[in-house]
Amino acid sequence: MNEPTVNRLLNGLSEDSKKRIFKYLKRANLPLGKVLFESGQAVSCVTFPANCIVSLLNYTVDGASAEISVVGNEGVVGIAVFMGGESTPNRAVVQSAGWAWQLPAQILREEFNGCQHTRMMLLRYTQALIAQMAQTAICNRHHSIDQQLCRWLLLSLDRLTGNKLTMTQELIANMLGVRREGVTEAAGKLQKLGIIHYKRGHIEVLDRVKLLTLCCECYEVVKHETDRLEAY
Amino acid sequence: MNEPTVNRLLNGLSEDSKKRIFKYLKRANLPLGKVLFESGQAVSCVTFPANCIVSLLNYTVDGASAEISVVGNEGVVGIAVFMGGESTPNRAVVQSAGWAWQLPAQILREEFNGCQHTRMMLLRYTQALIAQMAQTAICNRHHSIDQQLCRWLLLSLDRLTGNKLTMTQELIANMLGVRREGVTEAAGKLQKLGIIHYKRGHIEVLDRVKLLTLCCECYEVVKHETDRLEAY
DNA sequence: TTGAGTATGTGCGCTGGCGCACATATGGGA
DNA sequence: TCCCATATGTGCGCCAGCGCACATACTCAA
Repeated sequence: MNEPTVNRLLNGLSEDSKKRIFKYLKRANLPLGKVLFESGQAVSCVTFPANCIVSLLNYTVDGASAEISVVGNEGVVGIAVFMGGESTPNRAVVQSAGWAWQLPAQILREEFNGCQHTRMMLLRYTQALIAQMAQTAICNRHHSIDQQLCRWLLLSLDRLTGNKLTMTQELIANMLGVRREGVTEAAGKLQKLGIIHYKRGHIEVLDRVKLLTLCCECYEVVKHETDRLEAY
Repeated sequence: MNEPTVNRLLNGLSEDSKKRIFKYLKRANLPLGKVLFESGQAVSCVTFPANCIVSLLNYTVDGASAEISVVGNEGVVGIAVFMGGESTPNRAVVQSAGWAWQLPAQILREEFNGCQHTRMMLLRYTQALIAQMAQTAICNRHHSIDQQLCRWLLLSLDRLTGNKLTMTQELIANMLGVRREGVTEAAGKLQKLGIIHYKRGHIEVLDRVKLLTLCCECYEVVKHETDRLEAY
């Protein structure tokens, strides 16, 4: 599928909006680790993931990091463009390689201001994103690495086709804001239970159901908020 | 001061907006601990704090909590009303008693859709709120209770007149999502250093400058985002 | 085929924060 | 005035996660 509508947010726009916007869309291949924007940097274009996943990360002054939310084909990266802040104090990094549609910030901004339906769609998505951030905050505080790894795997899986992801433990550790060794240990447990198969940067989820039972509720809460977007 | 304009967000609206909205505003006294809305509950009216502080809290299934952001007279409680979600998966609790202006959800929604300037103001505020949530998430992950207590005190202080707050250690612990004993210990250190004076539910901040030096950067980051709201 | 670079496994000792069990202090109401 | 609910202080033992130091194991390119 090579249509802009592979992104569900784009797909949900009115026909009028699509007519105005789609001609400005550019396809972009996004390799693993690509930084879409830096913390504090002005955002010149927004990104609508097709089959890739983008993480929004915050950093402390001494370099520690944590993922505050994750964006797949249900959403858009660069909400600051229409929220009016110009920039955000976080970094957007490609967590799973793939491609996406990109749109000049100005085009989206105009459509946002000019079309109530588009605005509604974007704000509803933003609301879900906020819910995800809030849940991530509490998950950070109260849940174990084991649980958080499960949450992270499930959230990633939902945004991919298939059950395989390309991702080193080192990178997962950065996302969760924990030590790499902690991820090794947690992943080892899951592997021993036959839930995942791990191999040098490639994870295959073998038993999604068991994964769910080991996960904290945070995944369900976030998923519920994301699913609400479909029911419009 | 008894004008709606004590709330800086209301104050920043256009004269036209004020004319349309202000007649619907109702003054409400908000006692400590008052719950403005529950997690998942529809929000029937929005609250513009005057001299009170409202915390947005998330909970885990087993009752553990964490504050994800705090709202004073720079903002509004109930963004779901214009973000389109109807409800949010978090609870809003009065953290510092005082009064606020309340407005029926429908009135704000209409103004949001009908007036671009109002919309811009509300979205810019929401953007700052998002930044605060993101910073809280990473502070939860990486910083000590000592540091977080300093951040919390400073954020509260900025939203109050004077340097005294009425707040038990138990409640602070709920906000930070830590044990009450942990707060006792952290507060004890600050007291010993002569930075605060503690007395059964009343805290007086004696040395704001020293408090800043003990705090993590998270306070400054959040403050910076909030301050940007003034420069319009 | 081999070596270098990268990814993962493992074993320490350390510490912050937890859960629990109390001791004490305080202040408002009967 | 006294009492009791509430707030705070303190001392355990415990453990998840950290920082560090390595020992492998895999993969790709020369």
